[in-house]
Amino acid sequence: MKTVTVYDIAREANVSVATVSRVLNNTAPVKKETRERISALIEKYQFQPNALARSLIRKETGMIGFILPDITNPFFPEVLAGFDREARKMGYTYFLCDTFSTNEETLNQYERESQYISLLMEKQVDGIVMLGGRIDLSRPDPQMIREVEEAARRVPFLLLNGSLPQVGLNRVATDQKLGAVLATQHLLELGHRDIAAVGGYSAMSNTQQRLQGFRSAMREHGLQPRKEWMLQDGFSVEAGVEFTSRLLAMNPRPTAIFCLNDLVAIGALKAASRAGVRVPEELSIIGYDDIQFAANSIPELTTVSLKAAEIGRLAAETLHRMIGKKKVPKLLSVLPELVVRQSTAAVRKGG
Amino acid sequence: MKTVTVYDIAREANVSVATVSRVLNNTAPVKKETRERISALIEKYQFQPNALARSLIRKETGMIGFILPDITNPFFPEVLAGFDREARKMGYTYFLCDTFSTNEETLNQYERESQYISLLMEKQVDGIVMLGGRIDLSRPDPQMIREVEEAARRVPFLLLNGSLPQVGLNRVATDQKLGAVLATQHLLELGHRDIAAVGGYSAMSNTQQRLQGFRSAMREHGLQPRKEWMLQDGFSVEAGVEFTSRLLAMNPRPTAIFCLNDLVAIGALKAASRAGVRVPEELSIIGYDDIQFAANSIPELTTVSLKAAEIGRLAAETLHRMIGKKKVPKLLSVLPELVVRQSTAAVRKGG
DNA sequence: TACGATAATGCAACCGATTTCAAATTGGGT
DNA sequence: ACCCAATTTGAAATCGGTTGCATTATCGTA
Repeated sequence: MKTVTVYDIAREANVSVATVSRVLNNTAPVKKETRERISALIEKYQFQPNALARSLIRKETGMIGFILPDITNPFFPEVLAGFDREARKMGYTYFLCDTFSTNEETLNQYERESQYISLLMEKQVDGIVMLGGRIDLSRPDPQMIREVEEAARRVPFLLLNGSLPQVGLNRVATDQKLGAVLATQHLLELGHRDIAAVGGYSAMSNTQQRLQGFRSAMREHGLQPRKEWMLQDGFSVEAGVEFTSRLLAMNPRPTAIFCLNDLVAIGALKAASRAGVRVPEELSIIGYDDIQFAANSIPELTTVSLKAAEIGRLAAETLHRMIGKKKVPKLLSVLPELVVRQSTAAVRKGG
Repeated sequence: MKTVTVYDIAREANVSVATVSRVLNNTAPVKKETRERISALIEKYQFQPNALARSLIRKETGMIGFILPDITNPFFPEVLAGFDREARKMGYTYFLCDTFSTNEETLNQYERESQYISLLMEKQVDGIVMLGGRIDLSRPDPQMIREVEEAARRVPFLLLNGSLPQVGLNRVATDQKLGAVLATQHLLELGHRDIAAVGGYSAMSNTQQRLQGFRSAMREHGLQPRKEWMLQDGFSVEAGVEFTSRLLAMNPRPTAIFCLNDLVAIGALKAASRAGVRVPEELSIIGYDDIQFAANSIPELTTVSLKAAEIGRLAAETLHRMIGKKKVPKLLSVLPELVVRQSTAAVRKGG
């Protein structure tokens, strides 16, 4: 079960390995007769050139590293899928690097990021894309910063939906603020004035931007957000349940809730259902992200699409250009989109 | 910006590359003083050995190929996460190969599988794991079969939750029939007699096994499933809506529905909600798979957990053993588990 | 028939590591 | 001071391809 090499093919075809290589890559003319003889042998032995050897001398591997925080978070597979379709089309293969870390583990997420970046460099990837959105990307680990800097100096490095001001990285990101503006305006146009904003982590840049958008849209309508209706630090379904329960127990209570992501919105739906509050009749709920499930909740969730797949697609396209040493803008902005479904409705007059 | 190699280190340390390699891999004793001199240089230049060159001669890459049908299907990321945690622990990196294919594309899923397998072999992966569960894995493409056979001959190849009787592959799979028995028994114990079974694709082996489990559990209770309540060929939310709407329009209608996967069950929830039928008071609904969202639907979905993460974990562990040429059982069975939540309840007497 | 141009091919270096085998160094014991 | 064994080290082959340069074969034309 010896693996066959170019030498084996060359010997049996009575040519030099150089010629075999030429028909393999179509890199120089080869006499028709010779070419056919070699092709036949390649077919006969199902010969496949060893990508390691090839990459070693070519100094390009066609491999990319894709780093993300947690594949079971439903938003990320959408981005990944968009990336996958495009990257595949361009002939890249990618390593998936999930940096998810439980408390029991030795390494935290930053250390794992550093470790993966280092590993990817060793593997000689042609480029790296890192998907942000973790809790405290805003005050990251210095060791990780150094690793990113070093990597970015050596290979194309692209940051998705995150920011790392310490390093001048190329980025692709949705306009978070605009998304929040869209969501808030939708609620305002439905006549809501008493709007809560829940979810997110105050330390996260995306949360800050979304909140900024919320405030700015409110202000444009001459409204001042109420402090007690701004409940932060939580991005999970459970957090959504908790925040919303608290909100519903208040007096006065909001007529609409802007949830900073869909998971929180789903929690809100749940809490409303438990409290016997009908959505959207008595309470409008809007999410953010447009994860797949938003279309399947009951009622179906009105939300803001971050265009996850588009981010991924654009990432692949951009990284490819960077690898090809073409010029790309430092920041590519993707426009979010309002998706109106069933969980929002006009405010009841005299509620 | 020249990349530094063992030669550079060797020259500056006044030793041969052999010695550098020795301290790199700790593969032979090196005099303390020399070792320190070399280590210092490695540190100074942030030297990282080129994995391509190393793998080329070692004939092992630490790379694995992971093939799956569609990363946006919520079941798969769970499996992948389980695999990831374990594989990472053992020092493997993996290529993610998503074979999802739209009708507009040139290649169908089989062709893409073949293509990926071939690519992975070229990249010299140490092993391949393929996650089944596609529509017609039961009557696959001959070209794909050949490719799998060829690959399995050359590297460890593991099939997850699928079957390919044509090739004698090692497999890890949940006991699908048992899961269906568990679900059906749960319904029976709640007093239900009029049970429908909807969803799945008749041509898929997992559907056949689940249906088999359903029938067998019914028979054990002396019950005969009704043909008109067995609605197949659909695994999506939409299909679930459709099937359930039809069911609810029938007379008599079932008091409980066994959905062959969670997406269909969510569709069922939706249809019931639309029809004004309360779940679980008037209708019990049980799903299958236990995707993450099952815990977040309203009402929360009772379902059967396939132990997705466990399958993944076991896959990594098993593949590792295969790579190490250790003996592993041809089939590793994972036991499913009933997860009782809110969408099922005792049948109403005199309904 | 001879010549220069062009098409085909081969030789050998190279990519960046690991590893075998032999040589050089070191050290202990007498 | 000398010898043998144990410890360190280096030279060179190797993994499996690609590619620049030189050489040979082929062909149209003068």
